[in-house]
Amino acid sequence: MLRDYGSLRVADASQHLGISRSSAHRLLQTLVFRGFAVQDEAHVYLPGPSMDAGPARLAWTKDFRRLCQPHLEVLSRRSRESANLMIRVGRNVRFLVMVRARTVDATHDRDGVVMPANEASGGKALLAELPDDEVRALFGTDAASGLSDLETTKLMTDLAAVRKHGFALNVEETERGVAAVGTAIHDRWGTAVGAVSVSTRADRFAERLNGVLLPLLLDSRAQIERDLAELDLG
Amino acid sequence: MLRDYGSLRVADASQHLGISRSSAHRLLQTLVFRGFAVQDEAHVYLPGPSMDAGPARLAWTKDFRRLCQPHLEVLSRRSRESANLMIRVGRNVRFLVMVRARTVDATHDRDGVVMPANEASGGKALLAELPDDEVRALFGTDAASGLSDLETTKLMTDLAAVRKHGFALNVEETERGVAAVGTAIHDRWGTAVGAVSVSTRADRFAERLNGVLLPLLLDSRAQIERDLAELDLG
DNA sequence: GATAACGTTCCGCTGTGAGGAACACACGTC
DNA sequence: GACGTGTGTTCCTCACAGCGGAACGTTATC
Repeated sequence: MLRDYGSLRVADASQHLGISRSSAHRLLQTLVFRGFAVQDEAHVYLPGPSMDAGPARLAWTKDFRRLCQPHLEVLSRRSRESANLMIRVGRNVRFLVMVRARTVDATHDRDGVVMPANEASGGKALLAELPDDEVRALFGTDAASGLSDLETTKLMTDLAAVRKHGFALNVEETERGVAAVGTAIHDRWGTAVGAVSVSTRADRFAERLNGVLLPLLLDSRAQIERDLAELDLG
Repeated sequence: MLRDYGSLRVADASQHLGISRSSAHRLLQTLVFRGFAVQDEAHVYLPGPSMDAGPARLAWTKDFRRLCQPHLEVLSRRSRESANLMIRVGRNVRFLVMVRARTVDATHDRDGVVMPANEASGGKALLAELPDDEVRALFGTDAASGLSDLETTKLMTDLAAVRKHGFALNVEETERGVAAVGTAIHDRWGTAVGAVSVSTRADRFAERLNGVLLPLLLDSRAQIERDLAELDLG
């Protein structure tokens, strides 16, 4: 219904499906958690980023994921934070793996989630690999979901900084209280195929970034790129 | 997983999710039923048409559906067959309403399903509204899921017939033992906004088409178009 | 022809998800 | 301000949907 009607309220869903409002509410909340829905300020449910994402017709993702998984586990253990692997599909990034820091809370549950590429750290790292005009074309105001002028200029300055430093940041852009550093992974020919990122609580992010997180992240990237060059998925 | 990895076997799914093979099998079968997966000849699960379909950012679908629903119910009752309402989104059609003939079996369950537009009767009716070269562009072999040369020529001859007669047929193209007639619905300015179709068992299709189904279908279409012109959703 | 790995079917037990009840909040109306 | 009606949300309990073990069919490998 969300996909076909565009917007939905709890009462609508419960009526059309013939279920109670409490059930409709729970189901819609699950959709929000999984990224298939978002709620606007008036509690109305709208299609979320996961809904935009068609199948990634890229045969190598399965092997890519398997190759990276152990490196992410190492990265997560050493940094004591969460490590993520993602690829870009259009204007979104798709998380192939999420290794959570505390294995207690949600295991490798939420992998597969989709986020706007311009918000996630790894997404920015991947967008920075494209020339400016291509990025503009991607996020152009063609569809309803285009970026505002303000957002586009912010994105472009962000990307310039990423190209300069070699890594991208995300401080509470995707989720309150969560910050992340990400960097692109290249194959043997130098083209970006995906990105790694480390995400952590925003309050301890600044103090740990340069000393701990960044070195570990870049090392991880180097390790992955070495394996990738040897294996030759092509 | 299907979305991110492209293909999947029961054993893979059960392993990655940590569930039994029987559960994985059941879940995948549900995905097939809902159109999110299809199985190839080697039992491997691949992304289905529903996976290609992003949100229809068309605000009027909700009202369109509400406007058409009663007409479909009349059509279904008179013909004693199933009546369907669909819109085209890219190379797919999306069923907004499916009024089943026998109210006993699955009520208005399966609405929302997505099918290739070139196979469904209503889909052909909608494609026939486009000029030939635009259809070719839509189904061009750009992505992996392009049509074969044989399929394209079949489609083009089908569409020529549709333009000549004003309605489209689908005899066991989408589902074994099921046939359907469909026709496009136009707004007051003459542009096609959706399609109605009546589907029935293939064995009794030929004998009922000209005498019963087609008149009822065309009458239904006329009724809907009258309401549509009055209401002015624009 | 033996073994293994796979997809599929069946069925009984149990954990999950449905939904009623109650609450919080935002509106209109008198 | 009290009342009514429409919302979204939380909580708790009981029934039944869905899990998985067992068994079967098929294909591939040795």
